Amino acid sequence: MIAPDDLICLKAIALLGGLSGAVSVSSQSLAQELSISPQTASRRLISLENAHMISRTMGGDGQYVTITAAGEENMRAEYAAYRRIFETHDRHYLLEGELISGLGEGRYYISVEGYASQFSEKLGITPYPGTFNVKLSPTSIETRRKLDAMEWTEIDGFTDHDRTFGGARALKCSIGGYACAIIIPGRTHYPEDIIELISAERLRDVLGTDDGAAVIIEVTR
Amino acid sequence: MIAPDDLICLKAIALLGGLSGAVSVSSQSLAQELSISPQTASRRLISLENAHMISRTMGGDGQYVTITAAGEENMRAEYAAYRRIFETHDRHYLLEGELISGLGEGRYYISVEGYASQFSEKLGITPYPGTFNVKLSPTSIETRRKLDAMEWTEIDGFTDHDRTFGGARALKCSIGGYACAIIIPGRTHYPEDIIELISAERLRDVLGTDDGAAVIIEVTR
DNA sequence: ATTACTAAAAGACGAGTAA
DNA sequence: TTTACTCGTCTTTTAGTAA
Repeated sequence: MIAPDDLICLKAIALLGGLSGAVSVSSQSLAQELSISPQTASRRLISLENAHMISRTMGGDGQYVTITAAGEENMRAEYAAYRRIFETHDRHYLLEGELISGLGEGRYYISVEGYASQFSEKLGITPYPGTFNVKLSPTSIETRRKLDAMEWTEIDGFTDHDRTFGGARALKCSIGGYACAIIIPGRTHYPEDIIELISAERLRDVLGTDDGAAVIIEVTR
Repeated sequence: MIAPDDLICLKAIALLGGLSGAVSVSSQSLAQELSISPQTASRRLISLENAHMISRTMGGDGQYVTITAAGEENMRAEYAAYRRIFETHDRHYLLEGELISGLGEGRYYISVEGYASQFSEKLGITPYPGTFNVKLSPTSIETRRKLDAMEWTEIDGFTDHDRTFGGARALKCSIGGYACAIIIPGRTHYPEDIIELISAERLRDVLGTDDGAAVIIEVTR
């Protein structure tokens, strides 16, 4: 295994073009690039050479460095790791929390025709009149924040009988394979550790869960 | 900037799925993964947490770790760097060396009809009867080795007038924008610091170079 | 089993220096 | 200017230990 410090140094050389051919490098230029002292940069180059990751030819004012096949292999392994990270885990999130009771407000809002019709049209879910509330575990709150980067379905606000109903956003997901959707009210500053879900049937019945039960919400795509 | 050691640790967590949600990790499991002591692994986690790269919830037997948005940003930056490395520098090589005189053997072989016709057909180069020999700089020898992974054009061996002519392989390239090709005899153990090139015209004339002159060979694609 | 502290050992760092 | 050595210092590591 290559030391992390050496790896970063090798990466810097690769970025300069060290994979394509000889690259002009000096201890000082490398040092600046990596925010280390020229002495340490020199040591890194020596270390990489000893590990057969690079090949060097010294010149009067600097040196020419090329990344060897072994060095390239290391770089490719890193590249492959990052591709694995972002190509398989990307856009697939798991939120973990526990089922809690809501304030009953959800039930009211979902029954309002102006919302229900949009859920049906835009999400394909004709919602059971009630919400399934999950209190997220502390680490899942971090994951929840990442969901903001996904494509949410806009639920428009409207006015009905002189009452104004605000907009919201929704994100399809599933619990135990059963389709549902996260609903987040538009403007209101909702507590970020609580998630409100809607679904075609009463989720408590479908899943057979009660208050305090552990719940895992899957968001894909 | 994140320390190289922490970065590697963060990468390991990402590989376990830390970007998608909470991941069960213990100092010991991480230690094994990274070939460090559990104490150091513990310190890395603390360090990453202090840098707001991960979020943790402690359990009796281990801990649940999630990579935060800031941590993900760091991972993406790394990923982007590696993509830059392999998507722009991939399959584009520069060999540097100096022009030397050959033994005159090249001139003979190239004149042999069995070879000349293949150069013309397979490479699109009707060669000037003579080779352009380059002695590679030490660092370029490393780059030359990488060329072995590219797609070479096979030049078949044949028999003519009871004489056997061996096969060879060729790789199109250019010098100063002028098209030529590297020729490497098949079986013979050719010195690896010397490259023999053919071209439609006499390269020494086209380039106006003489023995000892620095030459840069570009191999693309 | 865990985490994370303390303290001794190991290792890395950068200033100075020579070539 | 370079590279790379030595040397003193400081950081990091790991073993041991407690919770």
